[in-house]
Amino acid sequence: MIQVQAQETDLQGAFRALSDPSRRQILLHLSRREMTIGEVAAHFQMTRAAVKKHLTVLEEGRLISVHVRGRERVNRIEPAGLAPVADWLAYFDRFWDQRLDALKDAVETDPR
Amino acid sequence: MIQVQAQETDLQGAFRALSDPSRRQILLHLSRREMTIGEVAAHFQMTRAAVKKHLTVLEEGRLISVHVRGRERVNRIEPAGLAPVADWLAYFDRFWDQRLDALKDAVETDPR
DNA sequence: TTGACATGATACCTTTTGGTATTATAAAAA
DNA sequence: TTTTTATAATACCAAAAGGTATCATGTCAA
Repeated sequence: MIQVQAQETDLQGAFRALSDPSRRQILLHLSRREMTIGEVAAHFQMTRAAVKKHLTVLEEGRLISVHVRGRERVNRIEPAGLAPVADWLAYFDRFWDQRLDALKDAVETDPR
Repeated sequence: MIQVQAQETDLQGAFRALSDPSRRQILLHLSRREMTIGEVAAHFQMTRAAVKKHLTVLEEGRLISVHVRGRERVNRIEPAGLAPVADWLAYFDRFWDQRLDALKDAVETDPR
């Protein structure tokens, strides 16, 4: 039960983090290389403070990890954090398939 | 360019719709069978009006379609609407793999 | 040590969001 | 036709979200 709740939390945190375009953009940047807050902010027009807030949300969603290096904070993507989201989506694959199967059946048994 | 924008719109609409737990729950209900607003609302404590707002957001994200049947409105899941989200996630699969490959290499070339 | 610099922390503002309550419509049923 | 009933539409509210500005802090470098 505790695990279930933790999973739901991860799921919500991840979905929440992904719901903002700027945060998805940040993830794409970080997929190229890990970056400090300043480096990430250089790609946007908003202030460093705003970028930092987005990074916090991404960290809460476990989509990135933050590593202190001297006075810098290096942000690194954590692809594993996307797993709960991918898993949730996977549930609906069967409806995809189901619909495709129904279509296939309809074609094969078409009485024309 | 128009297509790109349309895709981005779809992506944002879908991610937006999925960011709320109630809306994800609604999708799960609708994956069992199509339902009217009232039927969906019966599964929740919030008012019909609130459920209807959620359904509107889901429709805007193209995750459901709505079909008028007399004075009822039947809500049907549209699994295809999840495709943009799945595609977006798929981009990160390579980083997943990359990291696994790096781990594999590290193990295989371990000088111990 | 001192100054520059990367970041943290707060406070504040505006817009969006998730929700309720209320009233209006339109279709189905009595 | 009258009355339910399923939904639409609107107004409203509190909280959250996304953003800025400002000031504090800790670290690097001269």
